[in-house]
Amino acid sequence: MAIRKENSTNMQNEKCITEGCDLTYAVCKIGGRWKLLILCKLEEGKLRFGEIKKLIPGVTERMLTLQLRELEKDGLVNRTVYAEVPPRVDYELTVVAKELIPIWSQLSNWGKKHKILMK
Amino acid sequence: MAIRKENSTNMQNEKCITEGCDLTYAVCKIGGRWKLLILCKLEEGKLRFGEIKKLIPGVTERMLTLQLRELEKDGLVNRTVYAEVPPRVDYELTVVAKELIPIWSQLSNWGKKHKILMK
DNA sequence: TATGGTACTAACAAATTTGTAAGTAATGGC
DNA sequence: GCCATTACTTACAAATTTGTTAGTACCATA
Repeated sequence: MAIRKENSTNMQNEKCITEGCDLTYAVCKIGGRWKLLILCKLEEGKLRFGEIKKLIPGVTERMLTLQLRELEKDGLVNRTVYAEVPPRVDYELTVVAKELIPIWSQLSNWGKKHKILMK
Repeated sequence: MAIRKENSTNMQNEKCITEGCDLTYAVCKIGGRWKLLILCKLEEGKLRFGEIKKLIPGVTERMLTLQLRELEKDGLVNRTVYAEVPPRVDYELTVVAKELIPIWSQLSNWGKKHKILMK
């Protein structure tokens, strides 16, 4: 999010773990506070920045920007900028991200079940 | 991990998101740095604290303890203490955690694929 | 009596993530 | 010229997670 220190133990550990464990790697990619929420909203199709914002009560513009940037960097979201004023930008899921959908729906079911169980 | 402030915006946001989104909820449960690694090791069966430690190069005892405690609290791991000296404690996956296995194996495949794609 | 083995805990420090508040750029319409 | 609109950025602060180091308890064995 902010810049990370290349050689902190923290960073080294993360690198090392995600190199060795594809599962941890995968979860890291979707692990930001607002990321899954964003991805879910995009499941139905393209959305503009402002639309996503409205769909997710509680995100600040800063957080939304940060999370979108990471999703983009990680190839989960495509960002399209239109040369217009006022600016228009939209976001959509990439192919790889779409491959996640069936998995995340199972995970979501597991979550629902677990949530009930834990009450 | 450490105690969280009940009324920070951060905490409130997390609560609010995980209440509304089962997927985010699920990912939160397995989102600690070492959690998935631990769960994977336990896939084969019970392990003692020290065994897990040996299987995961890089974890400190503190981190291992913390993560195991959370997994226990969240009902993903069962902890058994034997009244022996020196102490003996073992950990195993709960039923709910086992239900995650097929999902995480898919997620792991996705991770592997994504990792290659991103190079 | 001293030592070793096991599974921790405590106090602290560093790194990272998240949130707050305010500002920016460009242009069409008034 | 002035304002509204949109998608951001910047500087800062707070919260949270992760890591470091040094200890603890217990008893069997040497």
